[in-house]
Amino acid sequence: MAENSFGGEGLLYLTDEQLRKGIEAMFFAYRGFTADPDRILEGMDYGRAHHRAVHFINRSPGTTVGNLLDILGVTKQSLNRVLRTLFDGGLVEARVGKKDKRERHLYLTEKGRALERELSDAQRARMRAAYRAAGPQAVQGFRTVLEAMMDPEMRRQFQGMKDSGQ
Amino acid sequence: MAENSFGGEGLLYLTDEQLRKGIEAMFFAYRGFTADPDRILEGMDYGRAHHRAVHFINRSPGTTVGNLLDILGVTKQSLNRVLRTLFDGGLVEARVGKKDKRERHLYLTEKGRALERELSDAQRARMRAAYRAAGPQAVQGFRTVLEAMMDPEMRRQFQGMKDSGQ
DNA sequence: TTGGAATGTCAACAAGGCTGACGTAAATTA
DNA sequence: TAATTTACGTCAGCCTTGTTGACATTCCAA
Repeated sequence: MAENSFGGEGLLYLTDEQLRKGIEAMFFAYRGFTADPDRILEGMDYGRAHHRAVHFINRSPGTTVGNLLDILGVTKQSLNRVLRTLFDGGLVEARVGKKDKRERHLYLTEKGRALERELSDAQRARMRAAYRAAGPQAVQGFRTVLEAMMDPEMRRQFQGMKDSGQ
Repeated sequence: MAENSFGGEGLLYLTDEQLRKGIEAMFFAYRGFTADPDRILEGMDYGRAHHRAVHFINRSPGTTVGNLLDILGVTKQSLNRVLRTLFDGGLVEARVGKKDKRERHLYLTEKGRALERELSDAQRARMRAAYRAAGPQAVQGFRTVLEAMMDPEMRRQFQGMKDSGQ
């Protein structure tokens, strides 16, 4: 797909300067990406880490603590602190596994779903606006590049979650 | 550009499900984006915050502390802690402004440039690989969507820096 | 029955954000 | 000229979210 000679338009997009622009675009865009949920969360007893946990529990109800550890890429101690406050706040509940009783399956409560909705509505609104402004072609490219930027393991995680959860 | 009816291919890319995929792609890709510099920095006395400062000083030599505050979006206390260690480590130097003596203009030393090069080489390598794999069309779309995702102020910052620095 | 897996937890620490308060020099303005 | 504002630095303390290390429990599986 990336045919070309050189000179004309060629590999212009691979110059150091263009790559630097891409790097900075990532930096600034990520700020926007997290800005709305952060705003909603400030003042609440939760933060970005809780948002992430709630997000992935919502998208894969019944997921286990171990699964979540793999996806979030943090230590169990760190995740545990987050989960504990979510339990205490009544946003998440854990059910002992039927098959394997060592596992804890995680579910959002109604309250948890409400917060998740609030956060993801805000985040989706920004994403939707960006998608709409950019158009379907651009969106396709956006997704392609992001996927190519992931670590292979993360890419597998991501692709594995393609359609539904679990 | 974003013409369409509905049904066929239509606005598929604006469904909540597609938007959620975009959100998760952002999340996982950003991890990859920061992974290489983070790896290089671990063990050194510097972290991600130092990387950011060094990056923007490199791209705009002579930039002032105030400029950097705007771009990085942190408090002066936070930035100051970072700059102090960069001064101490001999990576950055500050020169009193010629016109306005209240301002400090920031420059990388040779040592600072060396670290910057090491970090940005790694980050660019990943970006280059992703760009190459995705192709120029996709790269165009990637940049378009990212730009649309920024806060307006940040977008101005970003576009203002389009070509050179300062 | 025994080793390893899945989970929880205590303690201590580090990075990198934040607020508030205060100080100083230099520019600007009344 | 005097007062105010700007640009910057700094001290102190706090919060969130990440880390390591150590240890306990429960349960699956060979």
